[in-house]
Amino acid sequence: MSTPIRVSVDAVVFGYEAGKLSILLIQRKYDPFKDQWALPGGFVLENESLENAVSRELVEETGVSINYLEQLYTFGNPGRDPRGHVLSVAYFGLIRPDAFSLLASSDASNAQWFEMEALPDLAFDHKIIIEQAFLRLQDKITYEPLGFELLDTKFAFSDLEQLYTTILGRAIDRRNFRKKFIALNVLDELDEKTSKGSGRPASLFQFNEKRYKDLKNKGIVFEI
Amino acid sequence: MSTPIRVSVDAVVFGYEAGKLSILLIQRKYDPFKDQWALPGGFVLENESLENAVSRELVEETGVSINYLEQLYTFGNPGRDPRGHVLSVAYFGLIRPDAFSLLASSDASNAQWFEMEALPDLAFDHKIIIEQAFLRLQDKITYEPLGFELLDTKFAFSDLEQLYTTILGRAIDRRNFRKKFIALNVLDELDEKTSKGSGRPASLFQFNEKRYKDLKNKGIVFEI
DNA sequence: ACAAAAGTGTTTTCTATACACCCATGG
DNA sequence: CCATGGGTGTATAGAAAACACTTTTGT
Repeated sequence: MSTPIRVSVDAVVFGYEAGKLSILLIQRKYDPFKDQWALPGGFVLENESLENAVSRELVEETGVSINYLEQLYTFGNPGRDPRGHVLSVAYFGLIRPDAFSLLASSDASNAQWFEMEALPDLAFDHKIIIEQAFLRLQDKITYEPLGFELLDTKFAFSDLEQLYTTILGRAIDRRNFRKKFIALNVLDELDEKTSKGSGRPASLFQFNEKRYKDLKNKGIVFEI
Repeated sequence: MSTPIRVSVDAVVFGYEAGKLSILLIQRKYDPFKDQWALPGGFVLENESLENAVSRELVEETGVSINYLEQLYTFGNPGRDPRGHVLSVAYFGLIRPDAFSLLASSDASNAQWFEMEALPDLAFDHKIIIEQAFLRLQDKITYEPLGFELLDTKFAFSDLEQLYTTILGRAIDRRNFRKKFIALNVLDELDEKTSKGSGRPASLFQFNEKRYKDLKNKGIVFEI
């Protein structure tokens, strides 16, 4: 009954910087799809958990280490990999691109951020995987205050607002947005302000993880 | 790079009858977990799609044929199967228990419906899989008019209401519930009434699949 | 006539949305 | 004093929730 199906994992890692949403890709060094860009990932080792496999591959191939990767979907169509029947369990995660420096281009690895609007051709069915991950991100950000994963620890409200605008692809009313987030009570206003830049300095805020977890445990939901 | 991980699929099939939510289980004929109850499922064949595998196993083991099975989650912890590293892609589906007669108990198979509140001990991590599937069902039923999959073609409003009450585990205001569903405009009232039973006869309704699909395509959502 | 379930409207409360002006700073 | 972005409140509309009596049938 044993099947020679191979199991791989792939990671869709989103980053955000300067108003742009990006995805972390690696350039394949070997066939199939030699030299093409692809999602970081690889085969799961025997007796290795899926979560471990995806974190491990991500570190090996890109140098990026993420604690939270969420399972997205399992792609199992025969034919999605020219080498044979290879199943891929896809994960998605969020990170601040400047939190890690990518592995330098080498014989083994070449990792790079690509803006969502300027993705290269992708190996396998990775374009479809990314599309699904993006839909999940859009959906998820409306009912869970992610986005803190994508911003600096201290951020201005306008940063948060622009992040939402970018991901959702539509304008947001500044006043209502702020009201909702403040009502959620998971942001702590700091005594600091932004300094550089023109215009009035903005108060900096910080995400209060503890209060968010409490909220989540009580089953309280929000929606932007 | 190839791994000897084996890939299986499991199906969590919910049924509903006489106010009770049930799950379709099979009794294992061989080790491991011989004689214990488990979810229908089995190994994916080489070059077989996951969807095909899960439908096929379901028919083989229970006689039940479902057109719509939705991918739930992939369970891949090493140790979840005593035979070695076996990954399971879990699916969930809905059906009217009386739409199929289960395969008779035989040497190869023994399928049976179990009420959710009276599940037996389960093989592998199947209890956890069922819990996740149930949460998904509860979530899903609030924003998609499933439930038609679980009811007879013709049903009274009180049937629909009781289904929701059962799955959500809480009371529902009859008037508001009816208002919302009627506003959705996916139910056709028939010229028929229930006959047997005490009390005033109820009008029978039918789900209008076409109008629901139109709604869905337009991106219109509802929430009970 | 009574028991049992079906059917029905209105009021209130809350939440979402729309909308425009003043404030603080740097140059 | 002007340009730039930050910060704030209110009014309206729509949706959700709360709530109880009448109708139809079988016995």
